[in-house]
Formats: sequence, structure tokens, C-alpha cells
Amino acid sequence: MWNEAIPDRSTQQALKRKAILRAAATIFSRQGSHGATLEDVAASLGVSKAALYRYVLNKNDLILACQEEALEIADRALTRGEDEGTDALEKIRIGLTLYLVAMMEEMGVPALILEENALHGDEAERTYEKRDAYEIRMRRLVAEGQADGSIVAVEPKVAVFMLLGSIHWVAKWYRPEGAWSPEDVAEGIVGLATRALDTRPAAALPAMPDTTTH
Amino acid sequence: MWNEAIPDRSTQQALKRKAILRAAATIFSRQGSHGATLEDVAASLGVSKAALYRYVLNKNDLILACQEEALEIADRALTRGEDEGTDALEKIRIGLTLYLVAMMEEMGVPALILEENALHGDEAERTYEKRDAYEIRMRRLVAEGQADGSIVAVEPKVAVFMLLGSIHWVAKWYRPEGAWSPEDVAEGIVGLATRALDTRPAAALPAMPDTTTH
Amino acid sequence: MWNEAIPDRSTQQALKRKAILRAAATIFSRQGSHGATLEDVAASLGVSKAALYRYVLNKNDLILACQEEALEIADRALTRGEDEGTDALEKIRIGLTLYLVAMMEEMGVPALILEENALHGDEAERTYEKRDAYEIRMRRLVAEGQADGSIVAVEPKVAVFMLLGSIHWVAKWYRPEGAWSPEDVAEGIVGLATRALDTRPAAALPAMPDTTTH
Amino acid sequence: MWNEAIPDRSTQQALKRKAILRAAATIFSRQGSHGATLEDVAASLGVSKAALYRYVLNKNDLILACQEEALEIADRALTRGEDEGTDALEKIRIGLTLYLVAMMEEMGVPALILEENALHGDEAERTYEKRDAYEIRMRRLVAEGQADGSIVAVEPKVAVFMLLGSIHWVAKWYRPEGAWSPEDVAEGIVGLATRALDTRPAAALPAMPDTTTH
DNA sequence: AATGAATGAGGGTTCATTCAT
DNA sequence: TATGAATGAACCCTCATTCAT
Repeated sequence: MWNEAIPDRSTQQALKRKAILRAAATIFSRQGSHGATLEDVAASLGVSKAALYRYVLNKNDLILACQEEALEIADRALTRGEDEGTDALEKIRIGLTLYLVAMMEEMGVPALILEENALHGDEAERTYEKRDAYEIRMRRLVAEGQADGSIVAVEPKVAVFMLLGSIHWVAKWYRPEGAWSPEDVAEGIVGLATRALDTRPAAALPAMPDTTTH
Repeated sequence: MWNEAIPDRSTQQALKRKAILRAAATIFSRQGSHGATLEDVAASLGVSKAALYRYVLNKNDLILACQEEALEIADRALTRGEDEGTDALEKIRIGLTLYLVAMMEEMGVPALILEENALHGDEAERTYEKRDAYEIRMRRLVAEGQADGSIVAVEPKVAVFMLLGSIHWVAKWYRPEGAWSPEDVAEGIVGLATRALDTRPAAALPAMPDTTTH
Repeated sequence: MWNEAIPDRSTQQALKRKAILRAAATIFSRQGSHGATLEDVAASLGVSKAALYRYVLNKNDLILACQEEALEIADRALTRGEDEGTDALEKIRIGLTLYLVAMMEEMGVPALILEENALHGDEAERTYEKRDAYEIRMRRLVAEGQADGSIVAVEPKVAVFMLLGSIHWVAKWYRPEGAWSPEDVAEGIVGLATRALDTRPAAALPAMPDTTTH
Repeated sequence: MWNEAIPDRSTQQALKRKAILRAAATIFSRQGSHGATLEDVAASLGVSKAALYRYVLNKNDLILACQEEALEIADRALTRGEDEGTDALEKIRIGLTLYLVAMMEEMGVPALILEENALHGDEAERTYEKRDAYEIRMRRLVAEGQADGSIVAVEPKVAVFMLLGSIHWVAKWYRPEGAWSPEDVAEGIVGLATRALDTRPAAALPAMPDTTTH
């Protein structure tokens, strides 16, 4: 009854692992996976480098786990987009917006940009496949939008690359300390990027809090 | 490996340095500056690692030079855009398109993406300033476009981040062996990205050669 | 009075320490003291690594204790050999045979082979001295055998090294799961090794159970 | 013509690799492969740890190479024994003696004793097979000797284990600074060990230079 | 001008050891 | 008493950099 709040051991473990992923994602995202040391990650959590190894197999495993987490968030977000959107463009808009917000909340970073040779090992193959699957899913939505009249005629691949570029780039410039909330940023950037595909683009776009520091 | 014509000594030097920058840019862009070794760069040129040190001070200098080169190309491209475009949106469109094409031709990569801590040293400060100056220049153009009626009302910062994200992301997916020429890619992606800002967006966009491998 | 059967605390302690030594000896003998981790030892006992520290000072102490145990077994065996053997060769034969059997039974390994730098600390000196003392005792027996006519003329040192090599090597090849019992092995290998010294060597040697797996 | 004596680059490389193997074998033999660090090996050659990596893939490769070298020496020695010996016992005697001498001369150690888990990787499997092949070859010779009447009736496996134990153990006690030359040691220990198998054992054995330090 | 060789510094990983529970 | 968690030291390995040739 009253020990509901006391998490058992395995929950503790999971929480700590989650915290490590979060810290790692932030650092990987900024410095690149090769430029980030486990020492960096550990220091940002106030623990020793060796302590990480109770929660993570090795650096590669950590990178992989971050990427997997991001992909799952992306997938879940897109699924909700498909459920809630009325046309394909709206599905994409919702999917990407939720992705950015969820990443910020759960991982502390808007997106995870990895170098080409960041992942290796058998597990990595499967992760790359998931990433490809996500892109294909997006392309299908673009094609769907062209069928339902919500999206203009463009090569779907280019459309998706353009969207993902805009989205992922947020990791390069967004600072949580700034004046914009995660929602501001997500709606602002996704609203703008999807306008490129919109067959009936609005004249005005969501306003964002003014700031001189950004 | 690097026998061109036989110009005088200092021209030779300059040519070889240029070749090194090109090779380095490609590799840095793919693997990140920390994930790429000088051995990688040297190997891609068919020379020994030690040979690089005749043309480059050290790894940091090499990274810096790549970044400087890219910024100069971006600046030159934008200047031509400003000269040739009739309204601000067109200036941007031309500036970005020329940037992508020139990068491909001169550096072998559509863009150079660097990690946050890739540059260090005194020289690096100045380079960061140049990069900021370029972004500010872009933002001014967006504001100009909002004044001249070619660009919709959006926070200029967001507009520029969205454009640069789309543009830089090309480095992640473009493969020169593919069916799309540098011009195809540049026009395709810039055309789409700038449509997001367009007050009078076209219904159709430039078609691209069909391909199943992309 | 009535708690005779219930071993008191210190007996319990001693029993567990003995079990740890046994487990450790087996693992050290196979993997070398440096190649074996305390984790390995603990796992083979089904306890946690930290638990070992209740019974053992540290890894060095554990190694030392194993070696001491082995030396005591060797000494006791040789003493029985001297008591029971009629000539020096027989004393040696009995001493070595009993050693192998006792090691198997008490320590789980036929012999403990340690690397040169396995032991360190002050205690280690005394252990090395005991080991030397055992070798000297063996050499004296060889000399005694040359006097009583049971052992051929050889440099006693070489004779002892040859005997101990044969004996210790058993640790490298003997597998308790195999077809040979500890007694088979001990009599077989000691019988053969001592035949090298025998002035009246038998034409035949003790037969061993046939096996194709060894 | 006159630069015959100047070894070309690849010969230099081979020489240095050989020197590394020699140094490593000595240290591995004394401290065990796990107890020896590459720092130890490098220091004994007066070079830096990193320098080793120009000649060796990694530590495992180094261990493997040492073992391979020892096995080749053993094989060559046994082949010469088979060529030169008149009966099987003499073949073994020659083969083992040459092995010990050659190991001392070429590797600086009389034998290489490795822990059970010293080798790993795909290559290791093949090395273990070679080692097994050598033992089988020895057992066949024992059987041959029982057929030609030179060797007494014993289980060949036990005979070979006893011989190899005596031989390998030399690594534990032989010191090149001592009064015994490699030949003294080899003939002394092999002479004694093979006497155990001899159907017509000599009454006396080769004398060895007297020494009180051994 | 170019290269092979060598090195020091740094990062990933393991492990003996300690400590709070 | 026993364990999970944490750590510092040590080791393997890589790589930017230098140097002799």
C-alpha cells in the first residue's frame, strides 16, 4: 500500500539506464558519437566511467540503444499521426511534431544525429533497417498525400529528405534554456517544413515568442 | 596520384592542399571529424599519413580549412544570388542552389556537417563568427522577402534553420553514383525547401529523374 | 554439550573458506592466477564476488592460501611415503602418489601450477621457502636412493625436476569426468616417472582402463 | 654486391617481429600470458608499447604467434628425430632434445606454457589442432616403439603426458645464467625422462656439470 | 617530397576492492 | 551474512604527431 512509491530494484536499474541514455543522447548529439567519451557521459551524471558498465554493455551498445530509443519514439509518433490526422499531410505534421516534443521530453534532445560509421556490429544492421523502414513509411505517406490531394507533386524521396533534414537539424540549434518551448519549436519548424508540401498553404504561420538571443 | 599539369612550386603546393581539403571534407562529412582519421584521408588520396603534414599544420587546421572553404563558397554563392535574383526569395533560391552545386564540384560533398566541438583554438573563434555572419545574412534576406512580399510571415530564424537543415542534410543522403546529378539535387531540394516560404507557391515542382535506388 | 553436532561459528567459517580455496585452486590451475577473476571463483560457488571477502583477505591471500594448502598436502604425503616405503625410491613413489590423490580429493585439482609472479607480499617469501624446502627434501631422498641402490646415478636436481614436471603436468590434462580414476592416474603417472630412476625397472607397468577420449 | 649484408626493409621487419616474439615468449613463459603486459614486453626490448603494433596485430595475435612458432620448432625437431633415430625411442629422444635446444636458441625459452584460456579467436582453433596433432604424432611413436621393442608396455597417452610434462617443466626452472648449457639441460632431462620408457635402460646417465646454485 | 618507424596521450574496458544496505 | 552498486587503477589499443632517412 504505502510502498507503492518505492521502486523495486529492477525498476531502479531501468531508471538509471534511462538516465544514462538521456545523458548520452545529449552528448552524442552535440559532439558526435566519436567525439564524445564515456567519461563525458559519466561526468554529466556525476558518476564514474566504470559505473556505466553496470547498465550498458559497452559504448557501441549505448549508441545503439540511443538510436533505437529515438526510432521507437519516431515510430510511435507517426502512428499517432496516422490515427489522428485527417489527410496525409496532417498525419505527417502530427507525426513529426509529436516526435520532436517527445524526444525533447524523454531524451533531452530534439533529435539524434549519428555519423555514418557510428554503429557497428550485428545489432547495428537491424537498427539501420528500422531507420530505413521509417523513411519508407514516410515516403508512403507522401504518396498517399499526393493521392488524397493534400501534398503537391514531388519526388517523395526528396520530400522526405527535406522534412527529415529540417527536423533533425533542430538538434544543432535548439537550446532548452532559450525562450522557445519544445512545443513552440516543434510546431514552428514542422509547420514551416510541411508548408513546402502543402497544396493549400496558409498565408500565415504560427507565430513564435520573439527572442533576440536565437 | 596528384600529378596535374606542372605549374610552379607554390601552385603545386596549393593544388595538393586543395586536393587534401576535398578528400578530407568528404570523409569528415560522412564520419564526423572525430570519427575520421588522418590515415583515412591519406588513404583516400593514396599517400602516406605523414605526407599530409607538408600541406596542413595539423588535424585541427585541416578541419578549419574545410569549414572556411565551405563558408567562402556559401558566401560567394549568396552574393551571386543577391546579384541575380529579382526578389529576396529568388535570391535565396539561387544562393542555396549555387552553394550545393559548387560544394559538390569543388569539395566533392554537398555540405560539411561538423560536430559542436570539432573546431578549437583561436582561429576557430573567427570561423564561428563567419558562420554566424552567414546565418545573419540569410535572416536579413528573409526579412527582406517579407518586406517585398515574396516570403510569408514567419520568424526569420526558424525559416533559416529550416532552410539550412534541408540543405545540409543533403550530405547525409546524396550519393554521386546515383541517378541524380548535382544540379538535379540542388534544384530539387532547394525548390522544395523554399516553397515553404513562398507567398505564391507553384502547384508543381521541378521533376527529377526517376530512380528506385534512392 | 548438546550442540556438538552444530558446528560453531568459526567451524562454519573454516568450512566455507575451505570450499573457496578448492574452487579457486581449480580455476587458478586452469586459467592461471592472472587469467582467473574473483568473479569466476565466486560464480563457480554460486555466490557473489563480494561474499568472498568475508573469508579471504584479498586475491593475493587467496592464491597464497591455495599454494600453502598444496604444499602441506605434499609434505604430509611425503612424510607418509618416508614412513611406509622400504627404500628411497619407494618412499618417493608413495609420496608422489599420495600427493596426487590427496590433491584431487581435497583441492579438486591434481596440482597447482602458478606463474612466477603469482605471489607477492611478505607472506609470499615464506611460501617460496617452503616450496624450496620440499624440493630439497625430494633431492635428499634421491641421494638416499642412490646410496641404498634403488636409484640410478643422476644429478638429483634433474631427477627431481623431471619428477615434479611429470606430476604437475597432470593438472594440464587430467579431466575428472574421464575414464581414469584419481588412483589410476596417480599410480600410472608416478609409476612411469619413477621408473626413470629405478635401478631395477620392471618390464611391465600398471595397466590403465582403456579410453579413446584421452 | 656489397650491400648483401644490409637487410632490406621486409627483412628488417621480419627480424624485429622475431625479436618481439622472443621477448614475448620469455615473458609469457614466466608470468603467464595474462600476467604479462605488452608494456613488459616492450620494456624488455627498450621500445614503447605502441611500437609493437607495427609488428603484431594485437596481444592475442602475439600469443598465438609464439605458440605457433613453438609448435613449428617441435614439429621440425620431431621430423629430424624420425629421420635420424634408429628405433622409436631414439627418435623421440632426438626429437625432444632438439626441441629444447632449438627453443632456447630461437625463442630464448626452453618451452612455452600457456594457460587454458590464453588463446581465443578463430585462429586459435587451428593452433589447438596443431598442438593435438603433435601429441598424436608422439603417441604413434610410442606405439611404434612398443612394436619395435624399444619401449615398454604402457598406455601411450600416459607416456606422452609424462614426457611432455618433464620437457615443458624445464621452462619453470632453467636459468640461462646458470652453469648448465642448453645442451646439458636438454640431454640431461630428456635422457632421464626417456629412460622411463626404455626396455633396456642404461645403468648410468649423462653426467651434468656440478652446481650448487641449482 | 615522401615515407616508414616510433611515441605519448587518451579512450574503452576489466577487475580487485570497498561500502551501504 | 551476503549482495548490488560504485570506483580507481591498470591494461589494451588507436591515433595525431614527429623524426630520420
